[in-house]
Amino acid sequence: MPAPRSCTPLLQQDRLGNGDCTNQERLANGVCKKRDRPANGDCKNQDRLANGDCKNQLLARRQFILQHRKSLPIASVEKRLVEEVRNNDTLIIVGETGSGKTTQLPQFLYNAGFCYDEKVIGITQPRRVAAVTVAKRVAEECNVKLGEKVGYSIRFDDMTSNSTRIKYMTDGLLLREALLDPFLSRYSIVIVDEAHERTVHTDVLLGLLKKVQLARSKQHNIIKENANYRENSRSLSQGAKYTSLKLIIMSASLDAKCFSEYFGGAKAVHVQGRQYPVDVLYTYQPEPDYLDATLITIFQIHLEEGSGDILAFLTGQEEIESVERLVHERIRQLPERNQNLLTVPIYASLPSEQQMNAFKPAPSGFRKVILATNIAETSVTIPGIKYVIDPGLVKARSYNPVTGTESLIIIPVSKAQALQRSGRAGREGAGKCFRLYPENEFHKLIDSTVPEIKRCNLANVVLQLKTLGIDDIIGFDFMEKPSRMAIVKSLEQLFLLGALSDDYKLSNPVGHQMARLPLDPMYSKALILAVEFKCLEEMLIVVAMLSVESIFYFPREKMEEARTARKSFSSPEGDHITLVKVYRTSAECLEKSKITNGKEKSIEKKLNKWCRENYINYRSLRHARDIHSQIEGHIQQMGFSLSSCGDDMQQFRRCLTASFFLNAGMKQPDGSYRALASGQTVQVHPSSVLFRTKADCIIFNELVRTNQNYVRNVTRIDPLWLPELAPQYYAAHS
DNA sequence: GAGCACTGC
Repeated sequence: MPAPRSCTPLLQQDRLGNGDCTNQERLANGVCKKRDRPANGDCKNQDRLANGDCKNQLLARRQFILQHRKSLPIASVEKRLVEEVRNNDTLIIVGETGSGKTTQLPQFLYNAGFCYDEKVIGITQPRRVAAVTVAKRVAEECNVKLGEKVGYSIRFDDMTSNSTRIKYMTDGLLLREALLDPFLSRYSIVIVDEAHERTVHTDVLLGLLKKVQLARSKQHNIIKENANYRENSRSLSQGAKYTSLKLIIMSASLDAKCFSEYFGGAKAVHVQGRQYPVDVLYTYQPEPDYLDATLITIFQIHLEEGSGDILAFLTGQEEIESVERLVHERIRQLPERNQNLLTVPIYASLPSEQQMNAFKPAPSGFRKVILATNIAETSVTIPGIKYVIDPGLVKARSYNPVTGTESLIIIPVSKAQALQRSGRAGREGAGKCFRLYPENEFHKLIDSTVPEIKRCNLANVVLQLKTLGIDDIIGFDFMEKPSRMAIVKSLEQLFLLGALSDDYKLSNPVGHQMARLPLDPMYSKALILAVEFKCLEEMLIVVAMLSVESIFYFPREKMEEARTARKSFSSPEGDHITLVKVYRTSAECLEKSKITNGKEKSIEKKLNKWCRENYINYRSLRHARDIHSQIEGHIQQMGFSLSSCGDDMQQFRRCLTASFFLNAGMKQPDGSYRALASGQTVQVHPSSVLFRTKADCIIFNELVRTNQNYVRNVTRIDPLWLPELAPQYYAAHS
């Protein structure tokens, strides 16, 4: 794949093949070197070793790390890269997989003196796990304790200190920091990594960084003009609060040009990667049934190709389960010597213990076929993959701003995604990728996935920008502008929630309070209202529980047991109060085990056991508890007192009505509901406790379109409460 | 009587 036109290739002469090499390219590129593996010199469990042995091991480990660092493709261009950063305020770095850019560049810049005046180099990642693992790795390479010179900061987990100079974090967290420090004054450099993924956070961050950079360089110039030029630059910058901000955008290859254009023609450089070649094969004809084609390909590989595990990309849990069944059926029909094939499913909602199965090596003599969603595209890297099967489809979220409906639809992948998938076969050696569509179809795919900002609800984005003093949202310099309709709808929603005043500026205090809370704006508003309704304790539990993936877990084979377990929590009033009951019962269970055994690990184990017994998703509940305690902290800082409505659940339901009035529904004669805001016909989702009870009037939290429109998290209310508690909306409508 | 890819504060 050629480097984009605006790219300066660094070291192209010895570039290895990348993830999408054809045979010819592979020959031209020569033989790949085997990757160095760091030795596992862990001393912790080796107390019995003499002290000297341990020291030797540590020394060996350090030696190994040093060698590994030197061998990375990026190592040989350190000087040039540092020079480019000195000479350019904004630099785009196109780095292929395995170049070492994420771990090495911050160290190069630190050593080159970019952390003057206690300034920090910030590196953002789209995912929490990446921020943590990379920070750990770099701390080890620097031979420092994590949290000192090198640290990370993600939600619920801050491993930084005053001495931290290289800070890895999620992009969303840096956005939150910007709300408190709009000039990002602690940072001398911000590196936005994996920018090609174009998450909402990345896109908003890029727009913001562009603005901050301009503002800081203006400030810097004013200070420079007023200062005495004979002084050295160090004392100059000491006097200045804002020195200029260096910006580095790191991306995978395809779209360097659009970043460069957005940043006024910023320079882009290319760093080679280290990937083994992957042969890409296509089908001759389009496949009418991609599941069947996947199945055939799995067995074709298993029976005809050499050893190595298979990774097949499917769109969801249901597909994975059905392909798994079919594979098992066909294995049984094979001669016994060929039955050495093992299936392993992996998708996000699978409990972590089961997810781990994908990482275990197959028993000797067996081949593993991993059936995965796009969790295996970027979020997890499974070792041992030699063959990739890519039907070329993905389940993607789409959002209709007019109706406020979210839906998940199966669409073709983008070229970038297809490359990412095939690259998974070339991590440890040469591999093969079977694309289950003809080659000409590949060329018809869009270059890169539509950025998330163009297909999601923007209420939160708008609220954050308003907080940063950016009032003209429609005129804001987005890298890719969301539709005008989407922006207008979110402005309207925020106005109705009282976050914006009549002139569409952030209102005081409600708008500012809402912006401080890391929640969906509607949930923030619910908390603020709960203060008046004196049910803050209950509402805090509800918003924490609503903010996570589904709390209840329904395994197909134990449907009945799961249903009985849930019945013990369910409230006739609806799902919200049911969630409160679950939370409170789990908290009681925790309290009890705290009294009997104070050790944190055994308390967590107890909670885990309680969750299994009650068919509750432990991960989700854990997450909800984290959110609960974080928001509780914010609420206390804001001076709200934690009131409870006790047994007066009517008060609580009135508060739900006042908060979620935009999501109200009226029963129709046929038992379906009419969503009042959009006029759509919706059904209560079968997972709701109100599925059978047909209340006259309901409020809900989610409207999802699958086969039909479903509303989830539903509570029964009195229709008269709507005009009473939300006159700004229902007085005009009734 | 349904089913929901993946992230993030």
